[in-house]
Amino acid sequence: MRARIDPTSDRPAYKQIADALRQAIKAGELAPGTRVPSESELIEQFGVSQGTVRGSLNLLRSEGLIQSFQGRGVYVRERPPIRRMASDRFARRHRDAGKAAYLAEAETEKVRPEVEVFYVGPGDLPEKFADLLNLKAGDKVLIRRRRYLSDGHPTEMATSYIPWKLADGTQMTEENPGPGGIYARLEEQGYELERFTEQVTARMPSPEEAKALMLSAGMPVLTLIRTALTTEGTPVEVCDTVMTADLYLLDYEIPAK
Amino acid sequence: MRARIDPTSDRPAYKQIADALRQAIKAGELAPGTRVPSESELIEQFGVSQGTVRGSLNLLRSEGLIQSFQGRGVYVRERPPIRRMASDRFARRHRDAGKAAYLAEAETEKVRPEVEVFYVGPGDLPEKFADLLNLKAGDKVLIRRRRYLSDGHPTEMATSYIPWKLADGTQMTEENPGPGGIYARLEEQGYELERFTEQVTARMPSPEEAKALMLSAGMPVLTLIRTALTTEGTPVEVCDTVMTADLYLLDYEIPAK
DNA sequence: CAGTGGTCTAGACCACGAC
DNA sequence: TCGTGGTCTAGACCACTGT
Repeated sequence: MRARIDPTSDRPAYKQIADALRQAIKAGELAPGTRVPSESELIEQFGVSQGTVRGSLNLLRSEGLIQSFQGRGVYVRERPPIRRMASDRFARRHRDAGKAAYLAEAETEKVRPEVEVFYVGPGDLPEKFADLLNLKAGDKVLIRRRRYLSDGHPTEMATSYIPWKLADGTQMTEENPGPGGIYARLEEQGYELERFTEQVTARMPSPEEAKALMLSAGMPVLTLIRTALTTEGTPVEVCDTVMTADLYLLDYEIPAK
Repeated sequence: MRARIDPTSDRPAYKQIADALRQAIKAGELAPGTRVPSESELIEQFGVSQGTVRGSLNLLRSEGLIQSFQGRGVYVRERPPIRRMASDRFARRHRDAGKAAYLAEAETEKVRPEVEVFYVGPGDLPEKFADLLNLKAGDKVLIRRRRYLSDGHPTEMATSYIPWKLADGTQMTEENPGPGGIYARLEEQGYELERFTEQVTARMPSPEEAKALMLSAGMPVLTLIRTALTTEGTPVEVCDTVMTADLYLLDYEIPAK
């Protein structure tokens, strides 16, 4: 980290400083969890003003390489352990054990799982899920909104939509849907599940999502919309999930036919 | 957009300005593709200095809501058409038509597909893929590195790794692997494919990736690592793909068993 | 050319955390 | 209390885009 700014270069100073820090991080000179030189040290080393140094740090923050804490300093971001989500985690054979998927998975990873239920009750179906559920926007559905945590850190927010007629009068409308989760309840009601579809993409979080998932600046989210379908091809649930991107690896298996 | 800054609020001015603009965007007052008020207009309207206004715009840019162009102005980001990637796009039944998956899909979406081949030839297997291919880091493999474009816009970078012994002397080592792509060539060699695994996650791009995919600031990438496995369970290819997040929706279908 | 965003300075004050 | 990052100002110059 003895780099200097090349004043003859067209590359702006703040990018040159970011380059130097990025290289030091990739080379391991600045290991994960290590403190990055303070703003005043960088100001002195590179002979620039605070605004310029902040430009560099903003850039690295948006790349997910560093994290800053007021009063403490700037640190190289640590890579947290990754949670693998198997595509068959909702298969019946796992469900029969009587455990909810999240709790069962967390157990094998030795983290303390928690589920916070924000809302369970009737509501209107948002338009974006109407087609998936074969209903109309505004139709009455059971909404189940909850947040998942591992060792106290939020990892995932999920909202389920279930046609009200299927949910009314069952344990699905309660906070705790019972052993095997809502899929077990649906099958008890005679809706035999045949398959799920999942639609995956990623984006930057809204400020509300960033707050709820305690995301530091520059961290994207993975979004997953899962639809549960019966043997008759009827959709019986749509679940909209938003996950901290760096905590999840989604695993899928596809036949080559 | 007549909002003012509340000087009694604890919320910093640049966040208040961002809030006002964000709300105007969500409410449709500032439609996608519309020009956002210029920095000098915002400076005047809110009575702050340029640095403060830039803070607001940086925030919105990192949320993916706006895009700025030097000399032209700041614009509300338009949502591009989404490319759906079916999980069975590499299934044999699609391959038999003799078309590469990307070209066939693009055709149905009425965009002009392009594939740029950056490198095809021997190379060393990177460590991160060694386990997936059942080989050791540094083993000789065929590397195929290319970039996909739709209507001239880069959408995806992909790098394939194939054990050299399987590829040597076949059309796989040439720029154009022939009808049906490398999977067709592998099956001709007697490696009957049974299934693929895909590992999906998302992150912020490296500066090189941002450049290659022409990503504007604040756009994350989806990453997909696909492994092709034969009926004997032998991995014969690993493909590492980096996609512009807002251009792709990955579709998966999962049996409920 | 005028107007736009992009970069940078020098200085100031604040909020927070550790000691 | 001191050092940290967070916010903000007022002003300057540059690079690019459109006319």
